[in-house]
Amino acid sequence: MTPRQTNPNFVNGVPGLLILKVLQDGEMYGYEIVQALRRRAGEVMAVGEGVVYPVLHALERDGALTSRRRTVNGRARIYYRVTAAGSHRLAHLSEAWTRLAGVIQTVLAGGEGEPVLR
Amino acid sequence: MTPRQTNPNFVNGVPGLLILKVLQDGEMYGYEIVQALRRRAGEVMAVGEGVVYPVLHALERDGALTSRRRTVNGRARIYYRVTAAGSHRLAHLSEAWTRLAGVIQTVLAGGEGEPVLR
DNA sequence: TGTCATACATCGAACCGCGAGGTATCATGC
DNA sequence: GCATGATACCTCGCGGTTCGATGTATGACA
Repeated sequence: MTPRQTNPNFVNGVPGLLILKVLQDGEMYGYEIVQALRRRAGEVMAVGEGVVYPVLHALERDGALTSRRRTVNGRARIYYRVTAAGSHRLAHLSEAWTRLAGVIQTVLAGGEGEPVLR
Repeated sequence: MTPRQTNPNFVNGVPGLLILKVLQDGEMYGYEIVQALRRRAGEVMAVGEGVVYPVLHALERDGALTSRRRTVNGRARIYYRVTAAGSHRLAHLSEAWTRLAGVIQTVLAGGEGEPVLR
């Protein structure tokens, strides 16, 4: 549970980041999130149900999301909404990701030994 | 051993990618790589010895690297060099990373539901 | 009636990262 | 001569994540 203080969860936690992000645009239910991510990122990565549902539960447990049941066409759906805490978390994760991607990009781009900034 | 064929090792394998990259600029030994990565990326992520050495061994086992011992100042060093296979691997990993980072960036940037390209 | 899409869920295996800990040598200062 | 710190290698095992497989149930449609 303790989120490992050394690396900011290194490069993991991307599913959670993406889920928080799509939920930021408004309430969604699990299956819908799976579809949305498949549409937006499906060609590069697969974020299936086996990933989404557990992450959703974890985010809710952590207070980043709240949920409410709703029945539509006789089907029970669980809609999730980002809390204020979740919003902060998204901001942090997002910034962490950007920094990380930036550094990696720098290393990948740096032809020779020296750092880019002298 | 079978490298999980679904996601391109998802977001993991970044240490290996970075190590291959810095080695591309020329032969290096483990401790040196740790220092180099600390210098280039240390403020954002920590890639310590506990990561580097095992990855080095794995890369060599897979034929992406070759090694040779050399004693300098009475200290034994193991220098690693990227093989042709390692070079291909680097190219693939690098491209995979770029695509992944791009997609994630797109999702993070996309304010509203629709994909960026209509 | 069967099949497919919808919608939820969980389990276990595989995998990775990495701190902690261990060994040994050399240089430095005291 | 001795402690200390930098150099240089290494492995073990915990904790964490991911994800395919699998299961359940309903609605729609042919």
